[in-house]
Amino acid sequence: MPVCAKTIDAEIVAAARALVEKCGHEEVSLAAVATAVGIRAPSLYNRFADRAALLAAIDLEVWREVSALLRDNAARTKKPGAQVTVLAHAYRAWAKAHPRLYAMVWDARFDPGELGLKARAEAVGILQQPLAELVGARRAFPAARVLAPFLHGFLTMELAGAFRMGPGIDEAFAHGLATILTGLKKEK
Amino acid sequence: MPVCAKTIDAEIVAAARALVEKCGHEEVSLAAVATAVGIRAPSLYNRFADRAALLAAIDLEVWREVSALLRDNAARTKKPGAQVTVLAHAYRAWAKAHPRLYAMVWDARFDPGELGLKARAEAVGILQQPLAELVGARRAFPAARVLAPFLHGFLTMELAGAFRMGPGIDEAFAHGLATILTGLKKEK
DNA sequence: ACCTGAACACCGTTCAAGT
DNA sequence: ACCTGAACACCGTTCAAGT
Repeated sequence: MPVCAKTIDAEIVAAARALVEKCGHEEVSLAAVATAVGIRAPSLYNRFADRAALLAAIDLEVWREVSALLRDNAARTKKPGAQVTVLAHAYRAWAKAHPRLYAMVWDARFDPGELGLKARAEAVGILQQPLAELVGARRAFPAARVLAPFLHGFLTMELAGAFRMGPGIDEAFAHGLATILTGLKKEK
Repeated sequence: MPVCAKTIDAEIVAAARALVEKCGHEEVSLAAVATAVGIRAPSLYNRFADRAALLAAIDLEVWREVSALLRDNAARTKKPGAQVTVLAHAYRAWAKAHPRLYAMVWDARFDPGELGLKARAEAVGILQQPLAELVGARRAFPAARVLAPFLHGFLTMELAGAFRMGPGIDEAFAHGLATILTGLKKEK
């Protein structure tokens, strides 16, 4: 089939992503990805160096999507304090809607390349802007380094079922957020 | 070899754990574990239902070890505020000393059984005691649900290299801890 | 009872052979 | 240039055969 190279690249990534969303990245075989786009597994090596490179392409797509989502939500509110809260809830909502993808991009044995690290840093940077208006530009970077770990840690634990015992997960999340914002403001 | 069943169980778990520490749990094959204890892979099925069960045994051992570590460190200081800080630093030190094990026990696609969840909850519970003296018994549980996610999130991000850009990781950790404790106290 | 080799159904990856 | 079947070296797991 005479298909443009770019197109089929995107097709493969999309198919692989869909499989990851359904089964988790560990369960996705190259054979499954290949048949999903109507080719055989060895042909994938014409487009991607190996399995890791294919997963890295998904990873990049995910972080671009998350960054765009955060930007959209940041534009929705004006008040700095409310903005941070809105971003936090949007991030959590995305993770809960795509738990397998979220697990993949934070998998420890998954090495994001230079690009992946930059994409992650950009997402954190978006958090930094409303924080700057809240605690001052100088303190925004350290503040993001408090908030981002909490967000990620809470979500990992939630998705792993660590909060299964004890009620009120939504309340716990809101409470954690409020606690950290209080602490950040008090320190000013 | 006429070895007591309990002993050989422990031997297998120890060998598997050592391999996980060295290579990461994804790289560890049952064949490697078996030859490490002088048997063949199929024989492992006499002791463990499958690969997941063997990994779950390591998981349980790890959480017992972490709980013991936290208990030891809690006993070392009397002041509640200092105790929380000491526990947090001890937890981080353990994770950085055993990065592959830390990644394994928090792997999302790794399902801890009932026992595993209880072991995790116990470790969090040890954090709760010094927090109770700090913010009151009633607020200790929600407080632990703020602190534990931050600790875990920070470590995952640190081990994944997310803080590679920008200096002062130790300072960032101490700052995050201080911020959260400030926020928790202010809310009282 | 416990261990084993052989076998099964899978992997990711390579490559010579096709078009 | 791109795709393919066949092959390679691995997996986890099962099981009949040995002791």
